[in-house]
Amino acid sequence: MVVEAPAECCSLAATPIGAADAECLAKRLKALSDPTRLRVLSHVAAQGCEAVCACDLIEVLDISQPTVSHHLKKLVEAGLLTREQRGRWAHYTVVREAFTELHQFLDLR
Amino acid sequence: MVVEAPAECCSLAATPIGAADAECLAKRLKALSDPTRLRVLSHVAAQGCEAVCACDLIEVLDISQPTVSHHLKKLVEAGLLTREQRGRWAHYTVVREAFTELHQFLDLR
DNA sequence: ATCTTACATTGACGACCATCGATGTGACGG
DNA sequence: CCGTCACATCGATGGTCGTCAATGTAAGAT
Repeated sequence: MVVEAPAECCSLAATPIGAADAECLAKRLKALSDPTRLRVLSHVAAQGCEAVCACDLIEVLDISQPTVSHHLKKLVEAGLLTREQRGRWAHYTVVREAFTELHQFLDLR
Repeated sequence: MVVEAPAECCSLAATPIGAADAECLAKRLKALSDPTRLRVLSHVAAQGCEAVCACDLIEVLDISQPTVSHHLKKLVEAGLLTREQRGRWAHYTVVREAFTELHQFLDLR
């Protein structure tokens, strides 16, 4: 599942958004609306340009491995993270453009 | 239900956020993660400083009145809108500070 | 006082979601 | 080839959510 960008990189303050754009933005925001996912994302983002492997997250967040895997998948599907396989490890990096779009949308004028 | 501000107005890119801040931010973002609610919010925001009454939203969005009322309540509870009663009408306005906080949080450096 | 209008609340229903244990998979080491 | 490690997937469970019809409520109009 891939989330396409809204028709125009709209702002909340501009003319009311259409149903299609709302649907697409809601998917991105839904991926952000879980506390565990925010913490996962925060750990990856705090690493800057360095990719983070999943095993680190299991230790730090103290939740089960399937749950971490589940959340990482959701974040990748929402286009907020990218996944890169290196041997047996999976490394994750933040997609900056996705946040730029959200950032613009949340900007009231 | 009121959403308190996170301990420090943190950014995703700073040091990993704690569980409490994540919980609080997730509540705000959850209120934004529904397409109907985004459209409601967008209609109010597009009105600028003018307050918007609920009856307008029912017409424009073509959803039932209880559903509009439900979403408006969620948005107020999340601190994203304020409600003001004027006679029989309820008027809603955007809380700009709430969006400023989210805006800062989504800013990667 | 009665009726209407604008909106909130309730209750119910179906859909979705976060979590975890169990299990599968593919890469690497010996 | 076999065991281990890192991770994905599956299935089940308990909880949450969006939606609407029905009903309640409070303010203004007649």
